[in-house]
Amino acid sequence: MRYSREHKARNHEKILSMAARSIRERGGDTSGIGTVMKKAGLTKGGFYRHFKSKDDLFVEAVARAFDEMGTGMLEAVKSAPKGQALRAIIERYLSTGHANSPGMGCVLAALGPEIARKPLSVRKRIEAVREAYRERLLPFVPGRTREEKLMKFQLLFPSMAGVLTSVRMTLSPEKREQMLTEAKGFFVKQFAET
Amino acid sequence: MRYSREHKARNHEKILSMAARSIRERGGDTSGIGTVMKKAGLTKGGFYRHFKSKDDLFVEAVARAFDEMGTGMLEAVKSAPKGQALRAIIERYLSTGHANSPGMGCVLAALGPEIARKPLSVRKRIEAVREAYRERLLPFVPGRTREEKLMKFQLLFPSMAGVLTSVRMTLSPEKREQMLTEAKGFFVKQFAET
DNA sequence: TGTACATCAGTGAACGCGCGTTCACTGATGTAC
DNA sequence: TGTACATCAGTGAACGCGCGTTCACTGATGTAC
Repeated sequence: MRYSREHKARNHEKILSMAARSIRERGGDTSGIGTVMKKAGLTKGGFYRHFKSKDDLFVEAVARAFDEMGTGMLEAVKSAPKGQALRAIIERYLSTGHANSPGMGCVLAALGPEIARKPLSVRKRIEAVREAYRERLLPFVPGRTREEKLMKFQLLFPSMAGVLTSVRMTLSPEKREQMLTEAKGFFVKQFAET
Repeated sequence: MRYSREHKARNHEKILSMAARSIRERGGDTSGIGTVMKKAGLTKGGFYRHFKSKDDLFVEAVARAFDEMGTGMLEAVKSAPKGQALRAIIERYLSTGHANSPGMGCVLAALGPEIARKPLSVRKRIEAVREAYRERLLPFVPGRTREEKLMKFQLLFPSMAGVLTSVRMTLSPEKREQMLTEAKGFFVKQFAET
């Protein structure tokens, strides 16, 4: 039977947020439509009333993930003392919590290589989304000009993503902690101190 | 019919090197046994005379990839002027060639997140392989003690991998180049200058 | 405001496809004597 | 050194399975008058 617009919007929302988590936890290929729909409380047949294809869901879910991630970073900024915004961002990014929760974390660290392999049309859409994410955080990156901020952003965030990925590959919790601490010290010193 | 030991060893070799390239180019899930075997000039039925399972091939191929990668880095060291070993490594790692050839490049940048999601048994074997790789390059990392070198290694290489992944996600060749140049400058300054 | 009809969100079954894996078979290679 | 036999690398077909996608169907919602 037919359902109301709000009902549909609610389900769309559910599918998207489940997918945003699932692709980051399992990877795009391993995260199936059936599983995501089931987690959203629906059957997989209904999927195509919401998305054109699996690739389409992938892009939308990545967009959602970037959005959640940006919001999380801005939260860190809000609860930081004056002038300590970037420091707070770095410390949150390189936290144990983030390392242990890929499903709620950075897209680059969870899906970077996979995105790089996607067809051009997908990569284009994701690049746009990534730029929007960057714009939200750019104000907190030091630099006299926009170009200078961009350069630093492009260095800092991908570098942290690489470290986070490396931490996630590491089995020993002690080593993970040590890597995170060391990296936090380094990036704060290089980017967040005057 | 049965084939000689050398014949088998040659084929094993072929499968492994094709797989090492294929997983880095397409990702482990997208790189099928059938395709790899065909590229090695064999049919997929014969696969199980060489490897226990697909996961087993994955680990062996990752090991091979780390090995190739280490050898490449040592080549860069050899053709570098005295005292410029790490600089040469950084410049080779962050080269356009490396960015454009994931199939022949860094495992972390091509498969990091995917490896982090693998079952424990797989991750254990890969961690050992990764440590062997690290040992080959550690001598060229500055630091008074081994611990100091380790810390720096764990910061430098994952960071570069993150930047490389980010570059591979970027569409515009000009931006890619700019990101690589900027990163080279930064990492050389931070790690390879006295 | 009420009525008639079109729309379409969601279900459940089915589709084709490619995947990892298994298996019977082949005949040259390797081994035991 | 030669012979008899077991081994096993590789083939090609088949298997079950899960996937993304399609489709006929239902009936409440939305729309046109």
